[in-house]
Amino acid sequence: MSDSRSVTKENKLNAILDAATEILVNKPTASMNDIADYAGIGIATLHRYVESREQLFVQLALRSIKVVGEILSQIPKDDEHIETYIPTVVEELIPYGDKIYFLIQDHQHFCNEEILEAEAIILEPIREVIETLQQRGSIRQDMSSDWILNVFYSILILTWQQVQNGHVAKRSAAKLVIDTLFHGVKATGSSS
Amino acid sequence: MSDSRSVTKENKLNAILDAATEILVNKPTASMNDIADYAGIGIATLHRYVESREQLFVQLALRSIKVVGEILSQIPKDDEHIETYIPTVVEELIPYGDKIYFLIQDHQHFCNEEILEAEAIILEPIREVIETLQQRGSIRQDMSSDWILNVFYSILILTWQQVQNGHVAKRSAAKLVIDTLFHGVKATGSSS
DNA sequence: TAAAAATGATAGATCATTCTATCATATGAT
DNA sequence: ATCATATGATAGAATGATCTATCATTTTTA
Repeated sequence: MSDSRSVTKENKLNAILDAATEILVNKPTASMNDIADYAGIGIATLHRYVESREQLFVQLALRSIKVVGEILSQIPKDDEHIETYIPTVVEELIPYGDKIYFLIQDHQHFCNEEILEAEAIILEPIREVIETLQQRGSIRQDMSSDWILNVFYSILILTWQQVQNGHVAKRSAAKLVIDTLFHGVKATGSSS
Repeated sequence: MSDSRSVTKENKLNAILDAATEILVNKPTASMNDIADYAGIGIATLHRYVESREQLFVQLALRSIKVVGEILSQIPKDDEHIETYIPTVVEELIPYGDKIYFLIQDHQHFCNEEILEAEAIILEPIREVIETLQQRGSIRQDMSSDWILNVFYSILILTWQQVQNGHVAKRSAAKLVIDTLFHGVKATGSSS
């Protein structure tokens, strides 16, 4: 009883968060009223599910981070798969761009400690793989793993944005990210 | 008389815009009062120089864009220099990061048409150079010039940010941008 | 069906911010 | 010294947003 009730409550909360995500993608300045309207509920009900605007954003961020974390945890990192780890990460993450990228868009709302820490935790395994690949010699060692991670992240976000805009096709996005990140834009065989 | 007066007025306006830039870098949510305080003037005077908050941001953006435009216009684009054009652009632009990069930070305030258009105008010559280099065969032709321009821009912004954070040394920043953009992060000589 | 819980609409308290108005003071030119 | 102009401090109007409280209505549960 209290179980089934809390389950449906959680479902409804998720529906609200979904709606909030959707409208915030298109209108980052959407007010609580806008969000409630878009979710098809009253403002009062919105506040029954969400303590405050700030908490709403924290929940949105943490939920996105959780999704990413779950995706990442399912990608094998053992020796056999490590060379394809990053391409696989991109391939798996691209489809979720519309639900994630807007979170990073505005620095305004997402400088919360809780969020930044969670983000760092998410990115850490990727950084470790980068370091391993550096030691293996398949990624350059004359750049810090932090830098490479940041470049990777930047290109990924750019790609999400471009897919959103319709400037890049979703199915070619992953390849583009990896190709750009690994090989750069210089023509092959040309001298510097 | 009216000349010298308007000159000093313009100087004062510039000083105010400088102060606004500085505080907004550290605190993107700074209120008009914060900005006036930081500039060492009263809020009333601030409004005597600036019509509204929105106009302040427009002026900040247009001024930054103007600075960038002037820098770019002094970099030669002829055949002789075209291969070094992009490196030179980076080299020249890096020092101005602290005055520019925060403008792109928050999409919130800078989706103004006037600003986006001006930004596009600034970037256009760079895109043209990219296209020329593609035709010359020194930049890959299997990626659109738009994509390459966006990657370039993203990495540049990332670098400004990293310099700001102290994670990247200012003097090595330009080289890092170019190296990453052109060659990617894959170790040289390794097979895919 | 009857009780309990959830919802929506509304009004409004609270708060922050932008911008204006006013006036006393300071600065600067002649 | 005098007059015009610029400035700062302050108060406050106007606006917009968040969040709460209330109550009638709907939905769910037993």
